Amino acid sequence: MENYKEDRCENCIVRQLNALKSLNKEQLKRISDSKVYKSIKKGNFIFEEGEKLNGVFCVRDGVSKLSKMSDNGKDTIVKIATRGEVLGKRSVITEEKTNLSAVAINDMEMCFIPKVHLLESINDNSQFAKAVLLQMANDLKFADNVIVNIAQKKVKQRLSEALLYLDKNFGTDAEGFIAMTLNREDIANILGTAKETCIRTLTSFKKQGWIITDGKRIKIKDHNMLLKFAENR
Amino acid sequence: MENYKEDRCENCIVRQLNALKSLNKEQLKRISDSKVYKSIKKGNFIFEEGEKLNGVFCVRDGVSKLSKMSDNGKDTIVKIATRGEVLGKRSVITEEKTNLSAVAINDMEMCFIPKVHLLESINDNSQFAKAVLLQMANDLKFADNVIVNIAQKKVKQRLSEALLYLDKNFGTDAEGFIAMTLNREDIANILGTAKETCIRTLTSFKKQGWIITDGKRIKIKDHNMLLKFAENR
DNA sequence: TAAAAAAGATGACATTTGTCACTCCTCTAA
DNA sequence: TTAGAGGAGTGACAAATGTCATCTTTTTTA
Repeated sequence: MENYKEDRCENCIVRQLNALKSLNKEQLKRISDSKVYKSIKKGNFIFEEGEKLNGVFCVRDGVSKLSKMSDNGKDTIVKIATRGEVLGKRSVITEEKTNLSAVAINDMEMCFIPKVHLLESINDNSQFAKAVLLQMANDLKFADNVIVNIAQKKVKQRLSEALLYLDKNFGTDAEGFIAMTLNREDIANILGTAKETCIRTLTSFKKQGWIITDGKRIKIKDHNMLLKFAENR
Repeated sequence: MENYKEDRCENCIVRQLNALKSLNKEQLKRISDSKVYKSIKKGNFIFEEGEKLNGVFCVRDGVSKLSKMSDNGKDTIVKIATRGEVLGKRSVITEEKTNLSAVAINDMEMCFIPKVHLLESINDNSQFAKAVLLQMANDLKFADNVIVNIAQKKVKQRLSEALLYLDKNFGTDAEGFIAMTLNREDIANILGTAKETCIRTLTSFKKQGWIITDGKRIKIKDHNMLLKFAENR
């Protein structure tokens, strides 16, 4: 694993993945000077719903789930955030408490960027503001699509879609299993269903020969079948 | 009804409700010169999913539903947009095709603003960019909350919530009925459920004495009971 | 203003999903 | 190495929601 602690934003590749690439040299320097390296272990909160954030977290390594707890004690995962994502930007921009919690799914390496510098850069640099705007617009589109999926599709369809998503976005390991391994409860929380329902649906996929599992790991055997499921009905 | 056709943006109150209030004089003048008044009758599309927009629509009067059709032939309403909302901004900013359709729920009066002027203003005026960003951030928060609600709450709870929302945001008529009258199918599409389920739930609310209906119109009799439902479980 | 169309309402039943209780397996820490 | 914890998996059943058919009421239009 690389050692991030000493890096400067100026040299950071992760920056290219997000709005920070639109900063000018001074702004970047200011942010680089003020940023704080943070490492968060698997399972720990990066921030918790209702917290007031003093800055954002630029993810350099690891994966986080953005979720919200309901009265019934169940979490819903709204988004999986990975390398390059800037966590907390929504609430920093609106200067509200966070609407979601962020939890590390595996060990994470991040840079904390104090909000003054972020807001300053938004105010001074409309290119940067626009870049942030674009990211937010994409998040919004994604969220709208999740709404429609949960509202109209069956668990079987949503699971197909989720597996294909994970497969496509995180790739596979040497044996062809989806590299991003989530536990069954997390998968259920992405689908917005109960853990048991999720497990049963996975089992039915296995029996049909569309997927193979090995512990937590899942391998897609028949992409087309899942695709058919995810799209059609 | 007021006559909007002759109005200048400079004098338009609606502007105060959205990001356009952050424009400077020149920018406002440019937009005002180029804007086109549009009137859309109840039931008609303002734009349709997948369409490429050449600009945005600033709503001056009337209400629109933003929705998306699924493979099963059902619409999901993602948002109700009213006076002051700027429709189409997401897809104009990302320069993508629209992700949602916008349909007039009642007769609408709007101003069409060509996208050049909007994008120009975002690029030149970071205050404006920030204002747009703030709106988008709020939309995102709202959407995330919808996801969690649909994923975890029962129809009964979601209906309670929706009725309280409509009551609060659109007020009531002289007799105390919710001013925003939607048909049962639209309500169902907001909840992400079937029309029949929606009707049955309304009927059960009626039987409990929590609401009264008169045709499409709905009057909340017991706000507290609905609130209890919406929040608790 | 009558006829036609659309929307509201309800019953009967099928399907999907949730809940609870339990077993089995795997990993970790003593 | 072994006990215990937590996650995976399953059965049985309950609850919620969807579907289809039908009837009534309201709204629209000729």
